Amino acid sequence: MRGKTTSANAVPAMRGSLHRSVAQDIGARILNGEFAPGTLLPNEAEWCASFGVSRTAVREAIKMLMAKGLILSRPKIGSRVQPRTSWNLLDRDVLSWYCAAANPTHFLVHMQQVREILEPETAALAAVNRTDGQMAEIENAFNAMAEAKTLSAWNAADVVFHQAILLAAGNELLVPLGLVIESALGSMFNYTASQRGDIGRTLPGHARILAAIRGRKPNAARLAVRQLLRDTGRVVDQVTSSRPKRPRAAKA
Amino acid sequence: MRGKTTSANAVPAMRGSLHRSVAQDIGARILNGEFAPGTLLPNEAEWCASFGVSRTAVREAIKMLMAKGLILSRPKIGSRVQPRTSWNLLDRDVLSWYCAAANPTHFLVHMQQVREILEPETAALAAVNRTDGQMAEIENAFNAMAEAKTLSAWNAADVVFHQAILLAAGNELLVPLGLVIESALGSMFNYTASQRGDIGRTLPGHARILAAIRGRKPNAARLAVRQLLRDTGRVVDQVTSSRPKRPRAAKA
DNA sequence: ATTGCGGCTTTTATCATACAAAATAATCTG
DNA sequence: CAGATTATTTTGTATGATAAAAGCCGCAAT
Repeated sequence: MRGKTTSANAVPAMRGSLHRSVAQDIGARILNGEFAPGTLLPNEAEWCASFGVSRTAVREAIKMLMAKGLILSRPKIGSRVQPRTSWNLLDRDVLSWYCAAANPTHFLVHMQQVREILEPETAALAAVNRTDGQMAEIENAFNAMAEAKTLSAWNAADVVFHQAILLAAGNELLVPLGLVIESALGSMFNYTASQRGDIGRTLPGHARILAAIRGRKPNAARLAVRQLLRDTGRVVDQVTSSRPKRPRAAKA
Repeated sequence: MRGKTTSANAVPAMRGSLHRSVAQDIGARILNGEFAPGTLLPNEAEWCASFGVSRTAVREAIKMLMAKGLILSRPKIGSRVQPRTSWNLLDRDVLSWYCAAANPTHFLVHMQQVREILEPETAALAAVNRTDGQMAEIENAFNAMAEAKTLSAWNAADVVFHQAILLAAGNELLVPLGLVIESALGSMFNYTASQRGDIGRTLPGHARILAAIRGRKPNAARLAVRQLLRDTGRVVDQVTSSRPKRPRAAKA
Protein backbone atom coordinates (compact mmCIF):
# COMPACT_ATOMS: atom_id res chain seq x y z
CA MET A 1 0.00 0.00 0.00
CA ARG A 2 3.03 2.21 -0.16
CA GLY A 3 4.10 3.14 -3.66
CA LYS A 4 0.51 3.44 -4.63
CA THR A 5 1.22 6.37 -6.90
CA THR A 6 -2.42 6.68 -7.68
CA SER A 7 -3.78 7.97 -10.94
CA ALA A 8 -2.95 11.63 -11.25
CA ASN A 9 0.52 11.24 -9.87
CA ALA A 10 1.94 10.87 -13.34
CA VAL A 11 4.22 13.78 -12.54
CA PRO A 12 7.68 12.34 -12.19
CA ALA A 13 9.75 14.73 -10.12
CA MET A 14 9.27 18.26 -11.39
CA ARG A 15 12.57 19.78 -10.34
CA GLY A 16 12.49 20.36 -6.70
CA SER A 17 9.21 20.71 -5.02
CA LEU A 18 6.69 18.10 -4.30
CA HIS A 19 4.12 20.45 -2.87
CA ARG A 20 4.37 22.39 -6.08
CA SER A 21 3.42 19.43 -8.22
CA VAL A 22 0.60 18.53 -5.87
CA ALA A 23 -0.71 22.09 -6.10
CA GLN A 24 -0.28 21.95 -9.85
CA ASP A 25 -2.34 18.79 -10.08
CA ILE A 26 -5.16 19.88 -7.80
CA GLY A 27 -5.24 23.36 -9.28
CA ALA A 28 -5.46 22.07 -12.82
CA ARG A 29 -8.25 19.75 -11.86
CA ILE A 30 -10.21 22.59 -10.29
CA LEU A 31 -9.84 24.81 -13.34
CA ASN A 32 -10.65 21.77 -15.35
CA GLY A 33 -14.07 21.54 -13.78
CA GLU A 34 -13.41 18.21 -12.14
CA PHE A 35 -14.00 19.99 -8.84
CA ALA A 36 -16.62 22.64 -9.39
CA PRO A 37 -17.04 25.71 -7.19
CA GLY A 38 -18.82 24.80 -3.98
CA THR A 39 -17.50 21.27 -4.07
CA LEU A 40 -15.90 19.87 -0.98
CA LEU A 41 -12.49 18.47 -1.83
CA PRO A 42 -11.16 15.21 -0.40
CA ASN A 43 -9.59 15.75 2.98
CA GLU A 44 -5.88 15.90 3.62
CA ALA A 45 -5.55 12.24 4.47
CA GLU A 46 -7.16 11.23 1.20
CA TRP A 47 -4.84 13.48 -0.79
CA CYS A 48 -1.88 12.00 1.06
CA ALA A 49 -3.01 8.55 0.09
CA SER A 50 -3.78 9.39 -3.50
CA PHE A 51 -0.52 11.20 -4.12
CA GLY A 52 1.55 9.04 -1.86
CA VAL A 53 3.04 12.04 -0.09
CA SER A 54 3.08 13.33 3.44
CA ARG A 55 0.53 15.60 4.98
CA THR A 56 3.10 18.38 5.04
CA ALA A 57 3.36 18.44 1.26
CA VAL A 58 -0.39 18.33 0.81
CA ARG A 59 -0.97 21.11 3.29
CA GLU A 60 1.59 23.37 1.69
CA ALA A 61 0.00 22.73 -1.69
CA ILE A 62 -3.39 23.60 -0.26
CA LYS A 63 -2.00 26.81 1.22
CA MET A 64 -0.78 27.80 -2.21
CA LEU A 65 -4.14 27.17 -3.82
CA MET A 66 -5.71 29.11 -1.00
CA ALA A 67 -3.38 32.02 -1.71
CA LYS A 68 -4.58 31.98 -5.29
CA GLY A 69 -8.18 32.16 -4.18
CA LEU A 70 -9.16 28.77 -5.51
CA ILE A 71 -10.15 27.14 -2.25
CA LEU A 72 -10.96 27.90 1.34
CA SER A 73 -10.23 25.42 4.05
CA ARG A 74 -11.53 25.40 7.59
CA PRO A 75 -11.32 23.01 10.51
CA LYS A 76 -13.88 20.28 10.57
CA ILE A 77 -15.22 21.42 7.20
CA GLY A 78 -12.41 20.68 4.84
CA SER A 79 -11.38 22.50 1.70
CA ARG A 80 -14.17 23.90 -0.41
CA VAL A 81 -13.72 25.20 -3.93
CA GLN A 82 -14.44 28.91 -3.92
CA PRO A 83 -16.77 30.64 -6.37
CA ARG A 84 -15.10 31.66 -9.59
CA THR A 85 -15.28 35.31 -8.65
CA SER A 86 -12.66 34.82 -6.00
CA TRP A 87 -10.23 32.95 -8.24
CA ASN A 88 -7.15 34.95 -9.10
CA LEU A 89 -7.44 34.26 -12.78
CA LEU A 90 -4.73 36.82 -13.41
CA ASP A 91 -2.22 34.72 -11.57
CA ARG A 92 0.29 33.14 -13.92
CA ASP A 93 -0.36 29.61 -12.72
CA VAL A 94 -4.10 29.91 -12.56
CA LEU A 95 -4.19 31.42 -15.99
CA SER A 96 -2.08 28.64 -17.41
CA TRP A 97 -4.34 26.01 -15.87
CA TYR A 98 -7.34 27.82 -17.22
CA CYS A 99 -5.72 28.16 -20.56
CA ALA A 100 -5.07 24.43 -20.67
CA ALA A 101 -8.58 23.56 -19.60
CA ALA A 102 -10.79 26.12 -21.28
CA ASN A 103 -12.02 26.19 -24.80
CA PRO A 104 -8.97 27.58 -26.59
CA THR A 105 -11.07 29.53 -29.06
CA HIS A 106 -12.95 31.39 -26.36
CA PHE A 107 -9.79 31.96 -24.46
CA LEU A 108 -7.94 33.47 -27.37
CA VAL A 109 -10.82 35.71 -28.29
CA HIS A 110 -11.01 37.07 -24.76
CA MET A 111 -7.28 37.51 -24.60
CA GLN A 112 -7.26 39.37 -27.86
CA GLN A 113 -10.08 41.60 -26.65
CA VAL A 114 -8.10 42.54 -23.59
CA ARG A 115 -5.05 43.28 -25.71
CA GLU A 116 -7.09 45.49 -27.99
CA ILE A 117 -8.33 47.40 -25.00
CA LEU A 118 -5.07 47.74 -23.14
CA GLU A 119 -2.27 48.07 -25.62
CA PRO A 120 -3.36 51.16 -27.50
CA GLU A 121 -3.93 53.05 -24.26
CA THR A 122 -0.69 51.76 -22.82
CA ALA A 123 1.16 53.17 -25.80
CA ALA A 124 -0.71 56.45 -25.46
CA LEU A 125 0.32 56.68 -21.82
CA ALA A 126 3.88 55.84 -22.76
CA ALA A 127 3.86 58.67 -25.26
CA VAL A 128 2.96 61.04 -22.47
CA ASN A 129 4.98 59.66 -19.59
CA ARG A 130 8.10 58.11 -21.07
CA THR A 131 11.48 59.21 -19.86
CA ASP A 132 14.41 59.49 -22.20
CA GLY A 133 15.94 56.38 -20.73
CA GLN A 134 12.78 54.43 -21.41
CA MET A 135 12.69 55.79 -24.92
CA ALA A 136 16.19 54.43 -25.43
CA GLU A 137 15.04 51.01 -24.26
CA ILE A 138 12.24 51.01 -26.77
CA GLU A 139 14.56 52.05 -29.54
CA ASN A 140 17.07 49.37 -28.64
CA ALA A 141 14.38 46.74 -28.85
CA PHE A 142 13.24 48.13 -32.17
CA ASN A 143 16.75 48.00 -33.56
CA ALA A 144 17.08 44.43 -32.41
CA MET A 145 13.92 43.61 -34.32
CA ALA A 146 15.19 45.35 -37.40
CA GLU A 147 18.37 43.35 -37.32
CA ALA A 148 16.77 40.05 -36.41
CA LYS A 149 17.68 37.24 -38.76
CA THR A 150 15.99 34.33 -37.03
CA LEU A 151 12.43 33.86 -35.92
CA SER A 152 13.41 33.47 -32.31
CA ALA A 153 15.54 36.60 -32.35
CA TRP A 154 12.65 38.55 -33.85
CA ASN A 155 10.19 37.31 -31.30
CA ALA A 156 12.51 37.90 -28.39
CA ALA A 157 13.06 41.47 -29.47
CA ASP A 158 9.34 41.86 -30.03
CA VAL A 159 8.59 40.89 -26.46
CA VAL A 160 11.20 43.32 -25.20
CA PHE A 161 9.68 46.05 -27.35
CA HIS A 162 6.24 45.50 -25.86
CA GLN A 163 7.58 45.32 -22.33
CA ALA A 164 9.56 48.50 -22.76
CA ILE A 165 6.42 50.33 -23.81
CA LEU A 166 4.59 48.84 -20.87
CA LEU A 167 7.22 50.10 -18.48
CA ALA A 168 7.30 53.48 -20.12
CA ALA A 169 3.58 53.90 -19.54
CA GLY A 170 4.53 54.40 -15.93
CA ASN A 171 1.51 52.73 -14.43
CA GLU A 172 2.24 50.22 -11.72
CA LEU A 173 -0.97 48.33 -12.29
CA LEU A 174 -0.71 48.08 -16.03
CA VAL A 175 2.66 46.38 -15.84
CA PRO A 176 1.63 43.14 -14.15
CA LEU A 177 -1.46 43.02 -16.27
CA GLY A 178 0.52 43.27 -19.46
CA LEU A 179 3.03 40.73 -18.25
CA VAL A 180 0.35 38.20 -17.49
CA ILE A 181 -1.29 38.59 -20.85
CA GLU A 182 2.06 38.35 -22.52
CA SER A 183 3.14 35.26 -20.71
CA ALA A 184 -0.13 33.52 -21.44
CA LEU A 185 -0.11 34.46 -25.08
CA GLY A 186 3.59 33.78 -25.39
CA SER A 187 3.08 30.23 -24.25
CA MET A 188 0.69 29.64 -27.13
CA PHE A 189 2.28 31.50 -30.00
CA ASN A 190 4.37 34.52 -30.69
CA TYR A 191 3.47 38.14 -30.99
CA THR A 192 3.72 39.27 -34.57
CA ALA A 193 5.51 36.48 -36.35
CA SER A 194 4.75 32.81 -36.52
CA GLN A 195 6.67 31.87 -39.65
CA ARG A 196 10.03 32.80 -41.06
CA GLY A 197 8.34 34.87 -43.73
CA ASP A 198 6.69 37.06 -41.10
CA ILE A 199 10.00 38.48 -39.94
CA GLY A 200 10.06 42.16 -40.61
CA ARG A 201 6.59 42.24 -42.06
CA THR A 202 5.29 44.36 -39.21
CA LEU A 203 8.43 46.43 -38.81
CA PRO A 204 6.85 49.53 -40.39
CA GLY A 205 3.96 49.19 -37.97
CA HIS A 206 6.34 49.05 -35.07
CA ALA A 207 8.19 52.02 -36.46
CA ARG A 208 5.01 54.08 -36.43
CA ILE A 209 4.47 53.25 -32.78
CA LEU A 210 8.05 54.15 -31.97
CA ALA A 211 7.81 57.46 -33.74
CA ALA A 212 4.59 58.39 -32.01
CA ILE A 213 6.02 57.65 -28.59
CA ARG A 214 9.23 59.47 -29.38
CA GLY A 215 7.25 62.47 -30.57
CA ARG A 216 5.03 62.34 -27.50
CA LYS A 217 1.88 61.99 -29.57
CA PRO A 218 -0.50 59.82 -27.56
CA ASN A 219 -3.22 59.76 -30.16
CA ALA A 220 -0.88 58.73 -32.92
CA ALA A 221 0.51 56.02 -30.67
CA ARG A 222 -2.97 54.75 -29.96
CA LEU A 223 -3.83 54.58 -33.64
CA ALA A 224 -0.54 52.95 -34.57
CA VAL A 225 -1.03 50.18 -32.05
CA ARG A 226 -4.59 49.61 -33.21
CA GLN A 227 -3.30 49.29 -36.73
CA LEU A 228 -0.69 46.78 -35.69
CA LEU A 229 -3.23 44.75 -33.76
CA ARG A 230 -5.46 44.63 -36.81
CA ASP A 231 -2.56 43.20 -38.78
CA THR A 232 -1.54 40.62 -36.26
CA GLY A 233 -5.08 39.86 -35.24
CA ARG A 234 -5.26 37.80 -38.37
CA VAL A 235 -2.81 35.40 -36.87
CA VAL A 236 -5.20 34.79 -34.02
CA ASP A 237 -8.08 34.47 -36.41
CA GLN A 238 -6.23 31.80 -38.30
CA VAL A 239 -5.49 29.90 -35.17
CA THR A 240 -8.96 30.18 -33.79
CA SER A 241 -10.71 29.22 -37.00
CA SER A 242 -8.56 26.23 -37.83
CA ARG A 243 -8.14 25.47 -34.16
CA PRO A 244 -6.24 22.24 -34.46
CA LYS A 245 -3.60 23.07 -31.88
CA ARG A 246 -2.57 20.47 -29.34
CA PRO A 247 -5.88 19.01 -28.16
CA ARG A 248 -4.19 18.44 -24.85
CA ALA A 249 -4.87 14.90 -23.76
CA ALA A 250 -8.66 14.94 -23.80
CA LYS A 251 -8.94 12.69 -20.84
CA ALA A 252 -12.41 12.19 -19.49
CA MET B 1 11.89 33.57 26.48
CA ARG B 2 8.47 32.36 25.58
CA GLY B 3 5.93 35.11 25.14
CA LYS B 4 8.53 37.08 23.38
CA THR B 5 6.01 38.47 20.93
CA THR B 6 8.74 40.21 19.08
CA SER B 7 8.20 43.49 17.33
CA ALA B 8 5.89 42.95 14.41
CA ASN B 9 3.73 40.41 16.14
CA ALA B 10 1.25 43.05 17.17
CA VAL B 11 -1.49 41.00 15.53
CA PRO B 12 -3.49 39.48 18.36
CA ALA B 13 -5.46 36.55 17.03
CA MET B 14 -6.93 37.37 13.62
CA ARG B 15 -9.77 34.91 13.56
CA GLY B 16 -8.36 31.56 12.71
CA SER B 17 -5.12 31.25 10.97
CA LEU B 18 -1.74 31.94 12.30
CA HIS B 19 0.05 31.31 9.04
CA ARG B 20 -2.24 33.89 7.51
CA SER B 21 -1.20 36.59 9.91
CA VAL B 22 2.44 35.68 9.48
CA ALA B 23 2.04 35.92 5.72
CA GLN B 24 0.19 39.18 6.17
CA ASP B 25 3.02 40.62 8.19
CA ILE B 26 5.85 39.50 5.93
CA GLY B 27 3.94 40.39 2.78
CA ALA B 28 3.15 43.86 3.99
CA ARG B 29 6.76 44.41 4.92
CA ILE B 30 7.91 43.35 1.48
CA LEU B 31 5.48 45.67 -0.28
CA ASN B 32 6.50 48.23 2.23
CA GLY B 33 10.05 48.18 0.97
CA GLU B 34 11.49 46.92 4.21
CA PHE B 35 12.64 43.89 2.23
CA ALA B 36 13.52 45.05 -1.24
CA PRO B 37 13.58 42.78 -4.29
CA GLY B 38 16.72 40.70 -4.32
CA THR B 39 16.99 40.77 -0.55
CA LEU B 40 17.50 37.53 1.28
CA LEU B 41 14.89 37.17 3.98
CA PRO B 42 15.66 35.83 7.44
CA ASN B 43 15.58 32.06 7.46
CA GLU B 44 12.75 29.98 8.82
CA ALA B 45 14.27 29.60 12.25
CA GLU B 46 14.61 33.33 12.64
CA TRP B 47 11.01 33.90 11.62
CA CYS B 48 9.92 31.26 14.11
CA ALA B 49 11.79 33.07 16.83
CA SER B 50 10.59 36.51 15.90
CA PHE B 51 6.95 35.51 15.62
CA GLY B 52 7.07 32.93 18.35
CA VAL B 53 5.41 30.30 16.18
CA SER B 54 6.35 26.91 14.86
CA ARG B 55 8.21 26.24 11.65
CA THR B 56 5.04 24.80 10.15
CA ALA B 57 3.22 28.10 10.43
CA VAL B 58 6.13 30.03 9.01
CA ARG B 59 6.54 27.62 6.13
CA GLU B 60 2.88 27.76 5.20
CA ALA B 61 3.03 31.53 5.24
CA ILE B 62 6.07 31.43 3.01
CA LYS B 63 4.29 29.09 0.63
CA MET B 64 1.47 31.60 0.34
CA LEU B 65 3.82 34.45 -0.42
CA MET B 66 5.52 32.21 -2.93
CA ALA B 67 2.19 31.53 -4.59
CA LYS B 68 1.69 35.25 -4.94
CA GLY B 69 5.05 35.62 -6.62
CA LEU B 70 6.61 37.71 -3.88
CA ILE B 71 9.41 35.39 -2.93
CA LEU B 72 11.28 32.33 -4.08
CA SER B 73 12.80 29.95 -1.62
CA ARG B 74 15.37 27.26 -2.27
CA PRO B 75 17.32 24.87 -0.11
CA LYS B 76 20.49 26.21 1.37
CA ILE B 77 19.76 29.63 -0.13
CA GLY B 78 16.75 30.77 1.78
CA SER B 79 13.87 32.94 0.64
CA ARG B 80 14.74 35.75 -1.69
CA VAL B 81 12.39 38.59 -2.56
CA GLN B 82 11.57 38.32 -6.25
CA PRO B 83 11.81 41.20 -8.68
CA ARG B 84 8.70 43.32 -8.82
CA THR B 85 7.85 42.00 -12.25
CA SER B 86 6.95 38.65 -10.81
CA TRP B 87 4.75 40.00 -8.04
CA ASN B 88 1.08 39.30 -8.57
CA LEU B 89 0.07 42.85 -7.93
CA LEU B 90 -3.41 42.00 -9.14
CA ASP B 91 -3.90 39.66 -6.26
CA ARG B 92 -6.33 41.04 -3.70
CA ASP B 93 -3.94 40.70 -0.78
CA VAL B 94 -0.90 41.98 -2.59
CA LEU B 95 -2.83 44.92 -3.90
CA SER B 96 -4.09 45.78 -0.46
CA TRP B 97 -0.58 45.63 0.96
CA TYR B 98 0.64 47.76 -1.86
CA CYS B 99 -2.20 50.14 -1.39
CA ALA B 100 -1.35 50.51 2.26
CA ALA B 101 2.33 51.02 1.58
CA ALA B 102 2.50 53.04 -1.60
CA ASN B 103 2.04 56.71 -2.03
CA PRO B 104 -1.75 56.95 -2.02
CA THR B 105 -1.76 59.73 -4.56
CA HIS B 106 0.23 57.75 -7.07
CA PHE B 107 -1.83 54.72 -6.41
CA LEU B 108 -5.13 56.46 -6.96
CA VAL B 109 -3.95 58.08 -10.14
CA HIS B 110 -2.86 54.74 -11.56
CA MET B 111 -6.05 53.12 -10.48
CA GLN B 112 -8.09 55.82 -12.08
CA GLN B 113 -6.09 55.46 -15.28
CA VAL B 114 -6.86 51.78 -15.42
CA ARG B 115 -10.53 52.46 -14.82
CA GLU B 116 -10.58 55.00 -17.60
CA ILE B 117 -9.06 52.47 -19.93
CA LEU B 118 -11.15 49.48 -18.98
CA GLU B 119 -14.60 50.64 -18.08
CA PRO B 120 -15.62 52.35 -21.30
CA GLU B 121 -14.57 49.34 -23.33
CA THR B 122 -16.21 46.98 -20.88
CA ALA B 123 -19.47 48.83 -21.33
CA ALA B 124 -19.03 48.75 -25.09
CA LEU B 125 -18.53 45.00 -24.99
CA ALA B 126 -21.55 44.64 -22.75
CA ALA B 127 -23.62 46.56 -25.27
CA VAL B 128 -22.67 44.00 -27.87
CA ASN B 129 -22.68 40.79 -25.88
CA ARG B 130 -25.26 41.21 -23.16
CA THR B 131 -28.02 38.69 -22.81
CA ASP B 132 -31.52 39.70 -21.81
CA GLY B 133 -31.00 38.21 -18.39
CA GLN B 134 -27.89 40.27 -17.86
CA MET B 135 -29.74 43.35 -19.04
CA ALA B 136 -32.32 42.70 -16.38
CA GLU B 137 -29.60 42.51 -13.74
CA ILE B 138 -28.26 45.86 -14.81
CA GLU B 139 -31.70 47.40 -14.73
CA ASN B 140 -32.38 46.01 -11.30
CA ALA B 141 -29.23 47.57 -9.98
CA PHE B 142 -30.12 50.87 -11.61
CA ASN B 143 -33.55 50.83 -10.04
CA ALA B 144 -32.00 50.14 -6.68
CA MET B 145 -29.81 53.19 -7.15
CA ALA B 146 -32.75 55.31 -8.15
CA GLU B 147 -34.61 54.31 -5.02
CA ALA B 148 -31.63 54.54 -2.68
CA LYS B 149 -32.24 56.75 0.31
CA THR B 150 -29.05 56.16 2.25
CA LEU B 151 -25.46 56.55 1.20
CA SER B 152 -24.70 52.90 1.84
CA ALA B 153 -27.70 51.72 -0.17
CA TRP B 154 -26.62 53.92 -3.05
CA ASN B 155 -23.07 52.67 -3.00
CA ALA B 156 -24.07 49.05 -2.69
CA ALA B 157 -26.34 49.35 -5.70
CA ASP B 158 -23.61 51.20 -7.54
CA VAL B 159 -21.20 48.33 -7.06
CA VAL B 160 -23.80 45.86 -8.25
CA PHE B 161 -24.44 48.04 -11.28
CA HIS B 162 -20.78 48.02 -12.24
CA GLN B 163 -20.42 44.32 -11.64
CA ALA B 164 -23.46 43.52 -13.72
CA ILE B 165 -21.96 45.40 -16.65
CA LEU B 166 -18.70 43.61 -16.12
CA LEU B 167 -20.43 40.26 -16.26
CA ALA B 168 -22.43 41.26 -19.29
CA ALA B 169 -19.27 42.06 -21.20
CA GLY B 170 -18.81 38.33 -21.37
CA ASN B 171 -15.05 38.32 -21.10
CA GLU B 172 -13.60 35.88 -18.59
CA LEU B 173 -10.44 37.91 -18.13
CA LEU B 174 -12.07 41.26 -17.70
CA VAL B 175 -14.15 40.04 -14.80
CA PRO B 176 -11.40 39.32 -12.30
CA LEU B 177 -9.62 42.45 -13.37
CA GLY B 178 -12.65 44.58 -12.73
CA LEU B 179 -13.28 42.89 -9.42
CA VAL B 180 -9.78 43.58 -8.21
CA ILE B 181 -9.92 47.22 -9.15
CA GLU B 182 -13.29 47.53 -7.55
CA SER B 183 -12.29 45.89 -4.32
CA ALA B 184 -9.20 48.04 -4.02
CA LEU B 185 -11.05 51.24 -4.79
CA GLY B 186 -13.96 50.20 -2.64
CA SER B 187 -11.70 49.81 0.34
CA MET B 188 -10.61 53.42 0.02
CA PHE B 189 -13.78 55.22 -0.82
CA ASN B 190 -16.99 54.67 -2.68
CA TYR B 191 -17.68 54.80 -6.32
CA THR B 192 -19.69 57.82 -7.24
CA ALA B 193 -20.86 59.20 -3.95
CA SER B 194 -18.92 60.11 -0.87
CA GLN B 195 -21.41 62.43 0.80
CA ARG B 196 -25.12 62.34 1.33
CA GLY B 197 -25.58 65.10 -1.16
CA ASP B 198 -23.99 63.03 -3.90
CA ILE B 199 -26.80 60.52 -3.89
CA GLY B 200 -28.53 60.59 -7.20
CA ARG B 201 -26.25 63.21 -8.64
CA THR B 202 -24.85 60.79 -11.21
CA LEU B 203 -28.09 58.99 -11.81
CA PRO B 204 -28.61 60.57 -15.24
CA GLY B 205 -25.11 59.49 -16.20
CA HIS B 206 -25.88 55.94 -15.17
CA ALA B 207 -29.13 56.13 -17.08
CA ARG B 208 -27.27 57.00 -20.27
CA ILE B 209 -25.05 53.96 -19.85
CA LEU B 210 -28.03 51.79 -19.20
CA ALA B 211 -29.84 53.03 -22.29
CA ALA B 212 -26.81 52.51 -24.51
CA ILE B 213 -26.36 48.94 -23.35
CA ARG B 214 -30.04 48.22 -23.68
CA GLY B 215 -30.03 49.62 -27.19
CA ARG B 216 -26.90 47.66 -28.07
CA LYS B 217 -24.99 50.78 -28.95
CA PRO B 218 -21.35 50.15 -28.03
CA ASN B 219 -20.10 53.56 -29.00
CA ALA B 220 -22.78 55.35 -27.03
CA ALA B 221 -21.97 53.14 -24.06
CA ARG B 222 -18.31 53.99 -24.32
CA LEU B 223 -19.01 57.70 -24.42
CA ALA B 224 -21.48 57.53 -21.58
CA VAL B 225 -19.00 55.80 -19.31
CA ARG B 226 -16.28 58.28 -20.20
CA GLN B 227 -18.64 61.06 -19.28
CA LEU B 228 -19.44 59.48 -15.95
CA LEU B 229 -15.78 58.93 -15.20
CA ARG B 230 -15.08 62.57 -15.89
CA ASP B 231 -17.75 63.48 -13.36
CA THR B 232 -16.59 61.14 -10.65
CA GLY B 233 -12.93 61.68 -11.42
CA ARG B 234 -13.29 64.93 -9.60
CA VAL B 235 -13.89 63.00 -6.44
CA VAL B 236 -10.53 61.33 -6.88
CA ASP B 237 -8.93 64.65 -7.62
CA GLN B 238 -10.30 66.06 -4.41
CA VAL B 239 -9.06 63.13 -2.42
CA THR B 240 -5.66 63.13 -3.98
CA SER B 241 -5.17 66.82 -3.55
CA SER B 242 -6.44 67.18 -0.03
CA ARG B 243 -5.43 63.66 0.88
CA PRO B 244 -6.29 63.61 4.56
CA LYS B 245 -8.50 60.51 4.70
CA ARG B 246 -8.40 58.20 7.68
CA PRO B 247 -4.69 57.72 8.33
CA ARG B 248 -5.41 54.12 9.13
CA ALA B 249 -4.44 53.51 12.72
CA ALA B 250 -0.81 54.39 12.41
CA LYS B 251 0.30 51.84 14.93
CA ALA B 252 3.98 51.20 15.10
C1' DA C 1 -42.55 17.80 21.36
C1' DT C 2 -39.33 21.53 21.24
C1' DT C 3 -35.47 23.70 22.76
C1' DG C 4 -31.16 24.46 24.92
C1' DC C 5 -27.12 22.56 26.81
C1' DG C 6 -23.14 19.58 26.91
C1' DG C 7 -20.21 16.17 25.19
C1' DC C 8 -18.60 13.53 20.81
C1' DT C 9 -16.32 13.41 16.52
C1' DT C 10 -14.24 14.83 12.43
C1' DT C 11 -11.11 17.79 10.19
C1' DT C 12 -7.95 21.28 9.87
C1' DA C 13 -4.33 24.06 12.65
C1' DT C 14 -0.23 24.04 15.11
C1' DC C 15 3.71 22.10 17.26
C1' DA C 16 7.93 19.30 17.71
C1' DT C 17 11.40 16.36 15.86
C1' DA C 18 13.92 13.83 12.64
C1' DC C 19 15.98 12.99 8.34
C1' DA C 20 16.75 13.92 3.13
C1' DA C 21 18.29 16.85 -0.51
C1' DA C 22 20.31 20.86 -2.49
C1' DA C 23 23.75 24.26 -3.02
C1' DT C 24 27.42 26.63 -1.33
C1' DA C 25 31.83 26.84 1.28
C1' DA C 26 35.85 24.68 2.90
C1' DT C 27 39.27 21.35 2.54
C1' DC C 28 42.08 17.98 0.94
C1' DT C 29 44.85 15.74 -2.64
C1' DG C 30 47.48 15.29 -6.89
C1' DC D 1 47.33 25.60 -8.33
C1' DA D 2 43.31 22.74 -9.94
C1' DG D 3 39.97 19.65 -9.25
C1' DA D 4 37.50 16.67 -6.68
C1' DT D 5 35.69 15.69 -2.12
C1' DT D 6 33.80 16.58 2.15
C1' DA D 7 31.26 19.89 5.45
C1' DT D 8 27.78 22.79 6.48
C1' DT D 9 23.75 25.39 6.15
C1' DT D 10 19.06 25.86 4.80
C1' DT D 11 14.97 24.36 2.90
C1' DG D 12 12.12 20.11 1.72
C1' DT D 13 9.63 16.07 3.38
C1' DA D 14 8.01 12.78 6.65
C1' DT D 15 5.84 11.45 11.07
C1' DG D 16 3.33 11.69 15.14
C1' DA D 17 1.10 14.21 18.65
C1' DT D 18 -1.90 17.81 20.50
C1' DA D 19 -5.12 21.93 20.05
C1' DA D 20 -9.02 24.19 18.24
C1' DA D 21 -13.09 24.69 15.33
C1' DA D 22 -17.59 23.38 14.05
C1' DG D 23 -21.03 20.44 13.07
C1' DC D 24 -23.66 16.35 15.17
C1' DC D 25 -25.97 13.72 18.51
C1' DG D 26 -28.29 12.90 22.47
C1' DC D 27 -29.96 14.14 26.78
C1' DA D 28 -32.68 16.69 29.69
C1' DA D 29 -35.92 20.20 31.12
C1' DT D 30 -40.00 22.58 30.49
